[in-house]
Amino acid sequence: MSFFFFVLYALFAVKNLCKAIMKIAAWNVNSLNVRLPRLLDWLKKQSPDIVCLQETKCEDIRFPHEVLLEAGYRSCFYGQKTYNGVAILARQDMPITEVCCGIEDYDDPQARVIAATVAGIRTVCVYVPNGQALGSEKFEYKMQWCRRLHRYLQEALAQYPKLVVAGDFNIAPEDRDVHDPDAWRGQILCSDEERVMFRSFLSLGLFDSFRLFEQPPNMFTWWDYRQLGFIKNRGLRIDHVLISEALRPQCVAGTIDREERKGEKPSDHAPVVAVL
DNA sequence: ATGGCAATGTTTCATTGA
Repeated sequence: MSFFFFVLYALFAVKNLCKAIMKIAAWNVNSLNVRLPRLLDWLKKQSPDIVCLQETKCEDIRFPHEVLLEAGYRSCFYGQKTYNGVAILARQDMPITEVCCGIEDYDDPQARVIAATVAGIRTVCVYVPNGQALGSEKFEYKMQWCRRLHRYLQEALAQYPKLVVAGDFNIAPEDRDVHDPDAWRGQILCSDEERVMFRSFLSLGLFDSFRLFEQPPNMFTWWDYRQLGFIKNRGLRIDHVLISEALRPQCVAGTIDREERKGEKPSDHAPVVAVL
């Protein structure tokens, strides 16, 4: 009898060992056209399973779908000329289904959200508006847009317990996510109003994968191109991979790939990765 | 007090980003 239980246990252990590790990334590429060589290198080097891209600045007819397929990735995309644009890439062995562009019942001319299901995980790729300055028209748009996103995520979570929201949130959630909290206090990306909004996303039952783990201080995802911002590590942590409660037990790491910000023609954002 | 850098298209400057 005990042998029988041993076999059961062994089968269970093997099943756990075989459970695929998933690397899910968010990366604001600041022009997919310019960043394509770096993206292809990065895919080869890091082998992520799902990648949420922001600021592709790429019309759908010009999306490098074929090149990515040759590199081993399927893609779905929602773009426009000059500004914004989002896309989701998935390793070719995983079909991309239930693709949704934009937010239902919200006629937003800016392409900022795309969602798809990959390997049983509902993946929502977001590019939250920048907001420019508190009190500006663009700030109002940011806040209204975030309220719409909140409702969208609430509905999505009800339908898909295994949910990831990844992208450029343009919000540094806490002072420890800012290189100089006093200089940035109350400024765009760091204001209380924006931070309350970010916490309202978390209170839906989402977790900041980066903060599920012990992290070194002064870890950021964006650095200004000007004034040697990256060299001096004068950055902000504004790109995030949020995961739902159902995915939290299997999350084993949350990282920022600072290396990708180095070298020739980097994006001003580094990729953020959650490992599940 | 302002700009600094990078990308885009309205291109040799204005706009936007964060």
